[in-house]
Amino acid sequence: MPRPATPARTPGRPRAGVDAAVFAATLRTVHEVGYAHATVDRIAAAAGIAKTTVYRRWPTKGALITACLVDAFGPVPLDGADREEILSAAIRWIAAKIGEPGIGAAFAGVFTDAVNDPALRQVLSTQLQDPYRLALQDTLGEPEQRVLFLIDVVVGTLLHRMGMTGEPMVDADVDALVAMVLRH
Amino acid sequence: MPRPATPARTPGRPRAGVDAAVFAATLRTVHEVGYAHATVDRIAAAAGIAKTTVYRRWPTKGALITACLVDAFGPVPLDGADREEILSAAIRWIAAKIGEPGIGAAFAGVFTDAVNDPALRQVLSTQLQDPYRLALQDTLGEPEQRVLFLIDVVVGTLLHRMGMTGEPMVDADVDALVAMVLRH
DNA sequence: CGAGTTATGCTACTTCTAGTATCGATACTT
DNA sequence: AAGTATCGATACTAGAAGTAGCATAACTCG
Repeated sequence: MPRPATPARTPGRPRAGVDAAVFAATLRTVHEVGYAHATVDRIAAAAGIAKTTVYRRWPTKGALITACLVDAFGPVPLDGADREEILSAAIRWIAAKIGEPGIGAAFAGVFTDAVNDPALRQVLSTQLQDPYRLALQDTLGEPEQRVLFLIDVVVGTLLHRMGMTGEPMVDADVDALVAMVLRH
Repeated sequence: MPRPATPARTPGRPRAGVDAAVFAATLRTVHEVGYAHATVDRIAAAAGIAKTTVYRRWPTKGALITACLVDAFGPVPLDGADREEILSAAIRWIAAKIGEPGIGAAFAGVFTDAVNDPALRQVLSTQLQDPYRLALQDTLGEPEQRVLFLIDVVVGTLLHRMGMTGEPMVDADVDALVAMVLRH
């Protein structure tokens, strides 16, 4: 007799399925009060759970934000006939994502936190950047160093605009960014 | 009888000339312990003055860091025969500055703080970015929007590299950045 | 149904940091 | 000598990250 698809549950109270609710609450809170005031207390309250429950799942605030971003971004679409189409679509995709409410601010915030926190930097690099880097290396057939440079240019530019103006980059400038990167 | 070159001093104890010492202590502290642990207490101690004296001169930590960066960067060199030479020199100059000990980390740190602090964002934009933007507009004869885009690309890329790796961008990649921007 | 196990909510706590308040001492001008 | 503005030092408030402890809820297994 075949075992059921779901493996035998371990004993004890099961985890509440609140990850999605916490991620949504995180982005909503960051969008409403800004990264600096989006405290774990506030995020937990917005998600309707206790702060301690948040810390039982994510060890630090930075890890929570990173996980939220990984969830929010999802896989990069790598469609297109040639390098131009693929890169153009990928750049417009990340620009649109960073423009979504809360995402850009959360990204910039956790990025800033990471600058002086090697542990968080590693989390961010491993969990958020590496999957996209590897997918791009595979699809474009280009070496790691070159892909890392591309990511620096695209993401750095978009985040700098968010940081200096508080607003996502307008379409016309995203077009210019695409053109600049493609002609490289 | 002509008045002396120095205008009549106001009564009261004159301010101690410690700005330079505070700036040096700021960069040194950020370099040694990182932006996150470079507290105002620590910076003041490193400069040999009281924390309260720091707050009498700069209203917030962000303002202190910004003033320190303005002092550290100084005016952008805009030498060169044509647009290529001017831009190339300017990009290499800012890349070298961001690579100096403490400067890149301080820049990234205050930049990150600014993302969700509109007041600091204004200070950063007005005191740090605008002088360079205006000088570039004058020298290059290009509109504000285009120069802002250039700054986003160059500074954003350099800071993203600092933030993700903790290290300044290597020369080979700075060369690639110059080439990419110039061909635009 | 009862025992064992694990997750949750809640409250309280520690630690750290930005920024403020106060006050006596100091350095200058008139 | 009187007046004024700054400095150093101490103490303080407020806010946020992260932790500890405990009662309670939800589930599995016998």
